[in-house]
Amino acid sequence: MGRLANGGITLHPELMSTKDQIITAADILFYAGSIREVSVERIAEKAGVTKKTFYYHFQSKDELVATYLEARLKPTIERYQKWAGLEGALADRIERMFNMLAASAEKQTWKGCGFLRAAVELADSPGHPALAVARRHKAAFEEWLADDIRSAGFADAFSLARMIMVLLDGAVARMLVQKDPSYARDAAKAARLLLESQTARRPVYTD
Amino acid sequence: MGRLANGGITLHPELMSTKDQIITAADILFYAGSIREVSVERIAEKAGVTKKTFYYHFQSKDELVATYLEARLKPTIERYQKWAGLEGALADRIERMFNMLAASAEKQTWKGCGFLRAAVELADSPGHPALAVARRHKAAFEEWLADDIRSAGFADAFSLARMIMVLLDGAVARMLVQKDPSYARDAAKAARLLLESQTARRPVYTD
DNA sequence: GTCTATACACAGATAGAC
DNA sequence: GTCTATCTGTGTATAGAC
Repeated sequence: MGRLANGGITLHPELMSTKDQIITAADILFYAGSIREVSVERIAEKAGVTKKTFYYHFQSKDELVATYLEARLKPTIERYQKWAGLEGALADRIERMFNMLAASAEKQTWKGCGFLRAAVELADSPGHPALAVARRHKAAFEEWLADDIRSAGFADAFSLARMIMVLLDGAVARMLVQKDPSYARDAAKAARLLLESQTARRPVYTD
Repeated sequence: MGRLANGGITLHPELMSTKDQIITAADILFYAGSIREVSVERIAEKAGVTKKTFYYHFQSKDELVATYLEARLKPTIERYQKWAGLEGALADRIERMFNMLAASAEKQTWKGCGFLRAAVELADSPGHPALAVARRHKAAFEEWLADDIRSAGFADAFSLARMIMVLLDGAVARMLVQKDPSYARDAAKAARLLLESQTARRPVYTD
């Protein structure tokens, strides 16, 4: 199996604790490569510490993997929320989110969803702590979508949120396999059609 | 990282060539576990041969991985075709396919799509021969869907096929992460809504 | 074509000094 | 809290006999 060269990205030790430096290094290497392929040694090296220091801060590689995903939770959901924005009708906002995803996937550095990739890579270790983090992330994401859809006055927000989650993860999966970002545009179209298929109830302003 | 115990499934050496025994063993272990986690040693052991014999038949593990996916191509697409069946309207056939996928995902042994998982696991090795096989499989699948949709008289079969592919891979991804087979039912519902959103042209019988 | 034995690199994790 | 040095297991792949 192939080996990845060190990306050579420099961190900023003066701004971070040793532990955060390790997490940042792990984030870069795990996302650019893969969890199993990147060794503790390489992470420690990139963080500018030794393995001994690494094992002072983390009990095991598995713990680091879970921490790595944990650190991605908030930034990831906030990125999608920013993509959707607050302007316009729900269908437009969802479409914008998918189109921004497509644009993001066009970048060389795009390697799919870290949570989905972790879940796949660790599919053979059902008890791995990182799997719980991935599930939690996706559940929170779906909840955000459902709240948003409900606020826009749609009747079956729960079901619509689940369908849009399927489209999101599906778009990521298709783009990852086929290396073709346009699948996110198909997903955007599908999301719009699904939203339009529901009767949008206007929110009731009681005042 | 954890280790999987040997599944203990017995093969049928009398019915297969040595090479096929190795491929069958690899199929079982790679799908139940993961590509990177399963060693050549374990595959050889399960196939009842030594490592030397393995390397007589395959140049490398990478070659075996590609061959393993290659062997899954035909059975996989035929399974989905069987699920869809030939009876009923297109929307019913597509819905049946998704519902059968949900039923399949309920089984303990279900671990997602071997092609998608391979693509994710090998995302850090862009030149890996198995990635080309995965792309080829998904492209062939999409083509089958498009042909089927076109035959049913739908105008934009190309676009519909792409959207349904997104729903398929999305359902698999959601089920894999959340361990909740009901996402395939959401995908089924979405597929039906998308098909209904298009004006279904009746096929023209010229005789 | 299949075997036993082994080369060689690298993984995760630890020992003990400072 | 961080270092150098090392233990132990396992990985892919190969040598040479039969």
